[in-house]
Amino acid sequence: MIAITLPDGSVREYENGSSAFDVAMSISAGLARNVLSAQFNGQTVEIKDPLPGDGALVLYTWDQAEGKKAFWHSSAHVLAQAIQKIYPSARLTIGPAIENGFYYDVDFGEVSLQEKDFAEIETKMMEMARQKAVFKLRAISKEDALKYYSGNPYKTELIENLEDGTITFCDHSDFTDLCRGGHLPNTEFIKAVKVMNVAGAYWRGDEKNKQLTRVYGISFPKKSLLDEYLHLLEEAKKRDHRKLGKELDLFTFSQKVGQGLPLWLPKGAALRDRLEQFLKKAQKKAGYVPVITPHIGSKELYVTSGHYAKYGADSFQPIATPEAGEEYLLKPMNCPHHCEIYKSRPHSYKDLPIRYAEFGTVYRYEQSGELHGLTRVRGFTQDDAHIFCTADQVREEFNKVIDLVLYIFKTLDFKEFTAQVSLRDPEKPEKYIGGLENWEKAESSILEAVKEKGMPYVVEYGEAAFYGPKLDFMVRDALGRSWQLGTIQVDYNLPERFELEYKGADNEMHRPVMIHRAPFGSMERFVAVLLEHCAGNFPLWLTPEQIIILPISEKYLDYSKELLKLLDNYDIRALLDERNEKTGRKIRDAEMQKIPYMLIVGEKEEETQTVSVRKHGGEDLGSMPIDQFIQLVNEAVSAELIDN
RNA sequence: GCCGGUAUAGCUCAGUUGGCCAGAGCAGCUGAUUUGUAAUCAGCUGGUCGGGGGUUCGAAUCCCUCUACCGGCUCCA
Repeated sequence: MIAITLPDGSVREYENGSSAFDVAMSISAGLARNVLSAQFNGQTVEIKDPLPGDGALVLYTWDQAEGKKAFWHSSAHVLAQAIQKIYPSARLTIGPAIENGFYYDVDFGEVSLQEKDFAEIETKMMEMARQKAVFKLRAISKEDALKYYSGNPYKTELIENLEDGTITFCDHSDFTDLCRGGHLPNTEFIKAVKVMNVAGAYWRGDEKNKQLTRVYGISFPKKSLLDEYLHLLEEAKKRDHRKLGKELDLFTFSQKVGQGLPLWLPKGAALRDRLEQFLKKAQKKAGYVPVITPHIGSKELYVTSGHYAKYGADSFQPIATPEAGEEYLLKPMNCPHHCEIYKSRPHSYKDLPIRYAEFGTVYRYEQSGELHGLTRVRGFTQDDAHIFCTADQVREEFNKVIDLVLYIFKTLDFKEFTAQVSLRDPEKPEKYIGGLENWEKAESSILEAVKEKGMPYVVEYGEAAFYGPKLDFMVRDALGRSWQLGTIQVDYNLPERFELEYKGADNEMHRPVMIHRAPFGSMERFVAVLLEHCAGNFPLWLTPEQIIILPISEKYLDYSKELLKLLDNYDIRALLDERNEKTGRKIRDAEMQKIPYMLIVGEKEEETQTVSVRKHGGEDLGSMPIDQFIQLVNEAVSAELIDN
C-alpha cells in the first residue's frame, strides 16, 4: 500500500501501482472525469502512470493554470501530429503551452504556411483528437533517441544537450515526440481547437539562427469555451488604444510625417498636458528642479556616454553641418545632457541630492516591425529625471522614487502591475559597460530597496540597461501584452564616464551615484496603456471634456450659454451641443464620446435655474441648481486626486 | 530587420469567375423639423480603389515592386 497526502492534509491509503487517476476516482467520479494533470511531490506526473510510493498529490482541472498547461501542452502534440500528416517533410522543433494556448515551431522547408491552410490543420487535429488516443510517456536511451531523430537537426540538438537516462518520448496514436511529460489522459478531452496565427520565430530565439514557422493555436474542453474566448478577444480589441485614440480624437499618425512619429491632436495634447502638470506638482513637492535641454547633442556627447558605440549604427544617423567633421545626433535619451548640467559647476556634498527633471523628447530608430501604436514609437517624451547623490543617499532616494511611482499608479488606478528587477545577463558581459564592482553595488541596492519596501517582484536576467540595472513597473494592455511603464535605474557608470564629482566633508573629491527614473516611462506609452485600462473612460480630472450641455431646443441656447460660462469660470471643461437635433440623438453622441456628465436643459430647468444631470452610462442624478452640480464635480475631482 | 496578413470616401465596410460612368451606412454641407434621457426626415457634396510598374481589348480584381498598417519573432538606451 502507498500513503497519499492530499492538499487538504488528509492521508489516504492506496494499493501499490495506483495512479493519480485512481486517486481522483476514489474522491469522486466527477473529479476523475475532469482531472487534467497531477503533481506528485512537486513533480508533474502522468495521470495514468503508477505513483512511485508515498507522497503528496495535487490534482488539477481546467480551472487551474496547471490543468490548462497540460491541456495545451497535449494539444501541441496533436497540432504537431496534424502538421506532420499534412506536411510529411516538415521538421518539428519545440511546442510548449503558453499563457493562452500553445504553439509549435516547425521548419516547413520550402513550404510557406498561410492562413488559408489553418482550416485543414484544425480539421485534422479534431480528427486525431476524436481517436481518444492515450498519451504514454516512455524512457528512451540517448542513442535510440538520436537514431529516431536522425533526419531532424533541431531535435538532435535538443537531445545532444540532455543527459542520457533522463530522456523521455511521448507516444499517442501513431505519433511520437521528444517530451518531458505532463499530459491529459487521452486526446478526447480536446473538443475544440483553433489555429490562431503563424509567425516567424528564430530557432532558439536567436536572430542569427534559421527562422522557423511558429504556428499558434488554442484548444478547449468545450466548444462553448472557444466561442467565449474568441468573443473576449473581440471585446478586448474594442479597448485597443489605437482604435480609441482615433474615436476620441486624441492622436494620429501620418505616413508623410513618418512612421512611429505620433501627432497629438488638441484633445490628446490637453490630456497629456494635464498628466504632465499632475506629475510636475508631485515632483516639485519631492524636491525636483526642472531643467530644459535641446533635442540634439554633438556626437562627442554620446561617444562619452557610450551610447554611440552601443547604438550608433542602429540609430538615426548623425546630422551633418556645413562645417566639415561637425556632427550632431538627435537625442535618444536625456541623461548625457543632464550630466553636463551637473558638470556646469562644482558641487559640494551639501548640494546633494540634486534632482534634475525634464519632460524630454527623444528619438530612437526602432526597427520598423517593432512599431506599435503609441506604445512603441520613434519619437516620444520621457518624464525623465536624474538624481545625483552620494552612495549613502542611494537607498533613501531610490525608495522615494518607488513611492512616487506607486503614488502615480494609485492615482491612475493601475492596480495590476508587476515590479520587475532587471539585472544583467551574467553570460553576456560584453553587452554592458562598467566594472563588475559597480554592477554589483547597483544591483544589490535595487534588490535591497524592493525587499525593504516589501513589494512583490520578479527578477529578469538580461533585461538591464547597458549602463545599469533597473526596477521596471510592467503593466499589461487590453490583449495581455506586457509593457514597461515606470522605470528606476541605479547607475555608477555614467558618472564615471562623465567624470562627475563633488567635494565631500573630508575635502576630497568623490564620485556621485546617478539614479535615472521615469514614473510614466513615456507620455506616449503611458497614455496608450491608460486608455486601454479605462477603455477611454478617463478619470474626471483628466478627461478631455468633463461636461456637455444638451439644450432640448434652440429656445434654451441662451440659458445654456450662461451655464457654459459659469462652468468655465470654475475651470470645468464643458461643451455645448448647439446642433439642431433631438435630445435622444445628443445623448447618444455624448455617450459615444464618453463624456462623464450630460446636463439636459429645457423649459423646466430654465424656469427653476437648474440642470438635469445624466452620468455617462445612463445614471440619472435628477435636477439640481448649477452651484450644487459644480460642487459635485469639484468633489469628484478632488476624490480622484488623492494627496501624496 | 524577418515570417504571415491587410490596404476601396473623413470613419466602418460591400464590390461575385477581370467587363457598362466604383457602392452603402455614418460623418460633412443645404433645407425642413423646435425636439425631454442611446440615432428626425429629405436632398447634396465627397474616391489618384495605398504609390509605381507590368499582363490584357479591358484591372479595385491577376503579376512584380515600394510604402504604411495588423499579428508574431528579434530588438527595446
